[in-house]
Amino acid sequence: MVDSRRGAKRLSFDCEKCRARADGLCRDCRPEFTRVLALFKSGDRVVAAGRHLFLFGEPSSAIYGLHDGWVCLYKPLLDGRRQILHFALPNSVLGFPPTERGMAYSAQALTDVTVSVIPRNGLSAMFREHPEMAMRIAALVSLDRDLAFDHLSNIGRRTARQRVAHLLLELFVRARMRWPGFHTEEMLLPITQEDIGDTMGLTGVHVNRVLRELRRERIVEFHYRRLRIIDPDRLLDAAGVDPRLAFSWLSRTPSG
Amino acid sequence: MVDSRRGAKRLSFDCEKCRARADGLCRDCRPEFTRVLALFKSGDRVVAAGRHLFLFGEPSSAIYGLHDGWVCLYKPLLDGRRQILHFALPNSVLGFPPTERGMAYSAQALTDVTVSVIPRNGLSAMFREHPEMAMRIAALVSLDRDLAFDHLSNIGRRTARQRVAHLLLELFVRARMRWPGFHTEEMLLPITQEDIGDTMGLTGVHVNRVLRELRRERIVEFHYRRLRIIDPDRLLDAAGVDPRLAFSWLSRTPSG
DNA sequence: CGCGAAATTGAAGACACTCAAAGAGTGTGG
DNA sequence: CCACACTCTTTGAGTGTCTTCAATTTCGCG
Repeated sequence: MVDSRRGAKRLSFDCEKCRARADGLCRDCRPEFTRVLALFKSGDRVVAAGRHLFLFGEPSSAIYGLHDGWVCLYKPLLDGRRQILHFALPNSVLGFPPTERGMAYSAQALTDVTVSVIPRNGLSAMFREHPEMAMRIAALVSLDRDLAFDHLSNIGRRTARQRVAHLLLELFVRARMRWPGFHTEEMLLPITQEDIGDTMGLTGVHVNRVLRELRRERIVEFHYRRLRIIDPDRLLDAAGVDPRLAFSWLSRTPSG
Repeated sequence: MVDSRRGAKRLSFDCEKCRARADGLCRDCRPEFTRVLALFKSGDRVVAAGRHLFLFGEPSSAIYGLHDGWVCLYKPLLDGRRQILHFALPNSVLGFPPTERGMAYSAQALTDVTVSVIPRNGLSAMFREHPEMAMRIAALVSLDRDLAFDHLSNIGRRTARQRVAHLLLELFVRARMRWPGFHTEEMLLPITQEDIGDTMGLTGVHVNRVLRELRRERIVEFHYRRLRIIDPDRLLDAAGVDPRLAFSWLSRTPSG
């Protein structure tokens, strides 16, 4: 929870240059959504890796459109530990709804990050002039909820091995689907093994032991933020993915 | 997961007669929201305790406005176990968004239940004619997400004792806040000890042992669906509630 | 009153945690 | 450019919480 994550600073994303956006493959990069959001923003903000967008318990009067970089949401506990709730990737909306009464979680930049800030009055103006934006946001929030539901069943009902495998798979798939052109089985994740533990309800030490096994079995490697998928099929197997409905949180049907 | 929950059938809620609604204390009972929802429903449906509103993996083409009764959302696992994701109380919206690709969870009635069914086309008509409804639904979904976040940090980072205490507290508070007139410390919850385990990532056996301790310490009792809060202060303590922001999922600020 | 579901208890074992120390890798400052 | 400082990772030993398995009792409902 220290505000210094130097090892991750280099990781960066540029949605404007995103190939997927150019050829319309990336369904997240909705030109109109981004465009309308831009109409009502008060400005952009650059947040350095390790710094916070907003803090647990503090009132918030704006939402943030994440353009570039990774952000993690977490709840701090009284004893100093924390529970990571969500890893946010570019083109997501953070901090909805804003609340005077104090946010229920913190948002920390994992890499250098750029966000559009849409203050509360901008938000109500946007909903008034572009009612369809509310449904878009409802769909986005709903995806976050589905992902949280997925994490719930992982943490609640799976072994450490399955949890770790599942998280690596999730982050790999979510990050990769934004650049459909790239098909490397290796990538950088701006998180530590401790972070994996904080996400999956494990200690960093035990995450390390699990990773040692997965590496020994030549399934997947995660070492100093470098993720390498060696055997995708067996990783799916190790993750205990339900074939009936794998990665349901991927679907992007705005519904209605 | 058996479709027979006879012990719970008697539990019933009638929002129309709800005192809180009458004097405006219950912020959930929004007359206009309910009224507009009714305009676009295809009809009402009564679901017996134990039956399902919709099933994991099956496509869904409607959302449900829960008027009366308790519903639980859960993910079934491959080995037959399950993870309960959410307990829905009257005046919540279930099944948003509907999806062709198969729902990511099941919805089972814990008591006899009445719902309004709003089919997909009714939903789009509603959003077109009443744009503010999208924001309402966004706010509702957002509350569900916050509650899921709360459960995540409970399951991930707390002891069995804290989890059980926290869940009993949550259900007590959520159910009670709908009838502000009643102040009994005793109530019926339409769930079993096994269900508590399925919610908090524990076995029913261990939930029972934890409840034995809490009963011995005269903090709280839960026996055959009867919940009795003996010592609220020490229950808060046992739950390890963060005084900085207890029950953040209670807030009903629609934002925007 | 009897059947089935839910709750209760015991004993044994497994998985993940704690504590502690050493090693590896990265970025910074000299 | 190199060495230092710090974070992150790795490993071991011992412990404890929670699970598994199985049997028994209590309770609700017909």
